[in-house]
Amino acid sequence: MLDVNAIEKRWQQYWEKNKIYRFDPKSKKKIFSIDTPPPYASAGHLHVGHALSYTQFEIIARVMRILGREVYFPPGFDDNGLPTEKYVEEKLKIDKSKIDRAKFRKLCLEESKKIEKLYAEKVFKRLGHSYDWDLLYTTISPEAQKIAQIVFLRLIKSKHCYRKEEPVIWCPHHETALAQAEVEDLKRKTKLNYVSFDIENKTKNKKDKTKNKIKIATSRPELLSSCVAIFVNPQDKRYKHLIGKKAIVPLFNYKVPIKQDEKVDPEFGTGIVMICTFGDTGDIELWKKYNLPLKISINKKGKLNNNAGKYQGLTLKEAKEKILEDLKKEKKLIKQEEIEQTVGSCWRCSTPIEFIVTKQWFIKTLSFKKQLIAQGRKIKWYPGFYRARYEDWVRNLGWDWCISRQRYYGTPIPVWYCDKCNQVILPTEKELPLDPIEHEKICPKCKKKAVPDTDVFDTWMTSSNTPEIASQWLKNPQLYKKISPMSIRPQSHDIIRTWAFYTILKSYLLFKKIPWKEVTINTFVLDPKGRGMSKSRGNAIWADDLIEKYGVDAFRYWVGSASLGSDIPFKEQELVAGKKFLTKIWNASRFVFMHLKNYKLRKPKKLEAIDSWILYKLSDTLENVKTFYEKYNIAEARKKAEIFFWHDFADNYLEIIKDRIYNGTPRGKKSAKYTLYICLLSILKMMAPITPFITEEIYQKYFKKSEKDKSIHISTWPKIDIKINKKIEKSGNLFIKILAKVRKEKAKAQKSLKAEIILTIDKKTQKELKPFINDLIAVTKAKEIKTGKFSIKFL
RNA sequence: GGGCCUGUGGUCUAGUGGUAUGACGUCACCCUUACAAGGUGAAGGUCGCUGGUUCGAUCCCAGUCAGGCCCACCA
Repeated sequence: MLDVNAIEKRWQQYWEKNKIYRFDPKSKKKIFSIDTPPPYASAGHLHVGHALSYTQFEIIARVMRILGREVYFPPGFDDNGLPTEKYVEEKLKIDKSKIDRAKFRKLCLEESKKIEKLYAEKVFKRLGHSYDWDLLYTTISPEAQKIAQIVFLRLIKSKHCYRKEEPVIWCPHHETALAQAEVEDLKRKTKLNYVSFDIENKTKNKKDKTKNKIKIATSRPELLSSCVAIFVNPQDKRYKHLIGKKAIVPLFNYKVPIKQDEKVDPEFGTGIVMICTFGDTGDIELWKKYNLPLKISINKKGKLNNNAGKYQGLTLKEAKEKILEDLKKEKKLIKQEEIEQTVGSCWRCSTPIEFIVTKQWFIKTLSFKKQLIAQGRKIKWYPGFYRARYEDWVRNLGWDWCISRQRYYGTPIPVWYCDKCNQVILPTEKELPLDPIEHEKICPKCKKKAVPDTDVFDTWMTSSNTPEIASQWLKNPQLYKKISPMSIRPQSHDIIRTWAFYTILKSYLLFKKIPWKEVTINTFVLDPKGRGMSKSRGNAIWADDLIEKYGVDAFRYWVGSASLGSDIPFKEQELVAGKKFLTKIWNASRFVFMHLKNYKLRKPKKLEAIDSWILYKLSDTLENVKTFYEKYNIAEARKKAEIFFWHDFADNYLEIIKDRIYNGTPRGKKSAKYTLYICLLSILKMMAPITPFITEEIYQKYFKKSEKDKSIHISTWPKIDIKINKKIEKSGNLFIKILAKVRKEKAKAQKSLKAEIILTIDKKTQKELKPFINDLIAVTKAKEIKTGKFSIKFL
């Protein structure tokens, strides 16, 4: 019987031991290189979505290999980010802020190595992934850090990277700057507070006291002490008289100017807005435009500072409550209304972001929008519409890319600053990789010890170099030259704005070229009801269990049904179908080799008609499957291969030749044997990328003796040595139709398919079916064939 | 508010200017010397809705509804 587990183990070991998937740089074949997404190796269960997307491009790797490319497929791990930090802290029960950076990084390196090894075994190898493990890379490795730092230095040199004091997006929880791409929407309910401001130089008209006050609606009263101006819309007749006057900020009692700008929406709130430094991006915009003063009230921890007077030290939340309370006391809070609000928040901790002015490093993006869009158009996207998403993102960019992070762990920013003259001191490329904390630098001008930068890079700063890291840009420039630009970048759509974008950006700024020729966007798995899977929803499905239950090949068979870039609801039924397929191909192979014991492949001089017919079909199928595979349409390729195997080959062909293979003439047997051998081997090769274990098992068990390749997975795509005879093809199809008709009649009569009959068919059909007449008699159990209108009679 | 994607028998899906593919499920029959985890058949769809182009549209165009995703706004 078919023991899937034993098969999986056996061949995984065999592949590894014999380095079946090793990349040969000397090969003359065309190279197909993959910019693998390096996963973060987690200790937990394997999510089906993750298992699917990684297996999806792994199938592509196998497809390209069997279609004759030299495949460059390096495995990688992303261990350069926050998750690693957190994992190590939790596992070793340490606090990273209380231990020095070098030591902490060493621990991270050690721990990630361990967990990655486990992950490689448990996930990649288990799923039958065909990486070349000699090419393994990790993003925390010295090599990857060196690349990130060199790129940084070169971008400074080319003036694409700069340091500036600017309002930046800030996460008060993580206490670090963030990039625009790290901000996510957070919908929440909040109160819009209507606050009364007094106007300076009150009119003496006692009848119209209302003119002495204005109402401002704000959702952020805690920033009152940062208010630097008040704006109204110039078209707004209600407030024309206010422009140029000054208002007094309640509780803090200082004056701010009232100005006008088109950006103010007269419909929102009261139509009057206060500008604080900084409540949102709109504040920043007007602050810049009108050169307003800077009055920061928030510190890096998200607490109020001394600008906030007596509210100093309070958290934003506490301050909001206290200030509202005080406003109420002074009768300055007129009303409150609940509104639905969307605020930017940190993608990791969902803390609403703030804007803080700090010195940070940036890489230019805004001045290259046009070029970046042009680069995106040189790349082929699968599916094509995802290019639009990339372009949308580029067009809407509002900030240069802030690459410095105030974190403990990551690739250090290799610079020093002179306290005295403010000069930035850079290392030479030869010194890299380095952590400036561990090195002393003297300011060349002041001869004073310079201060090391303690920040690290945004993790995307390293990840966006995967094409360089994976293809050994520094270590092996010749190899890099051969491989770059890489063939494909497989990735998910949610990181188009980060991983894809930053990689394209870097490649452009550094080399003025595209990093890869194609991007494939993987399928996204939903739960059976079509909702996204997540731990919090409790509807996550783990691949481990499924593999245990159905086997890897069955799982991969399901992966093979997914089309790039679309969503797929998970249905366990699909795995049942996969398992059925495995059983079927196993049994079919057993049957074939019952009759091919000690068979040596030799093409007979003349093939029986039905043998030719199935070989035509096969040849056609191979062509179709290849075409779909080349377009990464795995699902359609699988379907075509399967229809051939299941219906043409197993249901029809095998049934038709059974009689001949058991009772036929030696010549007839030879013809059948040849055909069986070619068909089965081709079927295995067509399916090998999707179900690598079962196909290898059958190949090794039956075909290895007579085939030269060490593994089916490094064999060549079949070529059918046959000239297509249209007439035979056509009458073969007719034969199958007649056969179906006979079967239908038998089913209708509730008779066994073995039931013997007298078959009546018309003269013309008889004539056309002449080459197949013996087969027809055998397969339909016709004891006699009469001439006339189609009918069957049971004996 | 802008952009993108999707909408096909109970479920999932292919597809094309000429009323539709396959799988799962359902039903009937057949234990056929590889396979009952099989085979042979059957039933089941006005291809989201409304208009238009066309001799003819599921496929092209416009609008509309529903679902999903991305982005912007968010005082």
